[in-house]
Amino acid sequence: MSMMKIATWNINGVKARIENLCQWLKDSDPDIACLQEIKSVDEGFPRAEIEALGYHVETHGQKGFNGVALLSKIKPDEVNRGLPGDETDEQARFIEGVFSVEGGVVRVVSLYLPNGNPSDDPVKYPYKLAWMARLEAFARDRMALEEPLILAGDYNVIPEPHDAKDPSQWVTDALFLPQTRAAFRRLENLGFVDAVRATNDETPLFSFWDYQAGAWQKNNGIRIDHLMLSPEASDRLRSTAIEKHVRAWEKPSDHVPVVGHFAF
DNA sequence: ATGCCCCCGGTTCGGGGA
Repeated sequence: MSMMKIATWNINGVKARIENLCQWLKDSDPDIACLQEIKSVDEGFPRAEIEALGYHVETHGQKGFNGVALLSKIKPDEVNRGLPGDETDEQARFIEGVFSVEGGVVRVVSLYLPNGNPSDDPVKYPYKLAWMARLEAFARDRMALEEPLILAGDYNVIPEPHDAKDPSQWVTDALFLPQTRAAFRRLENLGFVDAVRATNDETPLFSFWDYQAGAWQKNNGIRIDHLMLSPEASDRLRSTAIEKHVRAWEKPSDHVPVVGHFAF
């Protein structure tokens, strides 16, 4: 039995954030780190700096925006890029790695769920809901494997009113609309557990503070970065943490790492 | 009601995002 630390962090531009990322890898020492919004093509990803810290790097990038990555101390046996269900979807928002651990495997997904705003946009909000339906279908398929599976990422979903400083600010927002929260609950109803809420009664808890209007200074945050666990993964969960100290660093991302400790 | 602020690509601003 060994402990594994698995983290998710929306880095908001890996090239702009490489110093913060390397410092965090050294300090926090995750076994697997799921990154979102790398905003880089695969060839432009600063892999050498990260490999020098002992990490294997797998990316699924695109030009300018979106993009996800998996950094891991052990090399994955298998990597899958792109969320199934729409061959025409060009947006790089999903990468899955399969890792060998004691007694079997763990599957880890780094996902960047569409924001969906403005919520009355004829394209953006329907795309978000369609993406969530595809994620649900993927999760249902994977659930049949009865393996430890961690769906980690920036969900752009505020699950409950107590996951926002001021929920009244969010009632017409794509992150908090009833349809968005219902789609998130459908994922939970498949048997996936919100790791942070399973291990922590504290309210509110935030993982994102907007750059604008002094949101960090006012602690006007929301909790939108989640580790969703299959039953086999939640059996292994021991604790979680939100590493909010990195939000106070120079040139921060607007999100902070959310981590889980697992006994494998 | 709107913008606040940020990153990228490429160039001193527009596109895109949140």
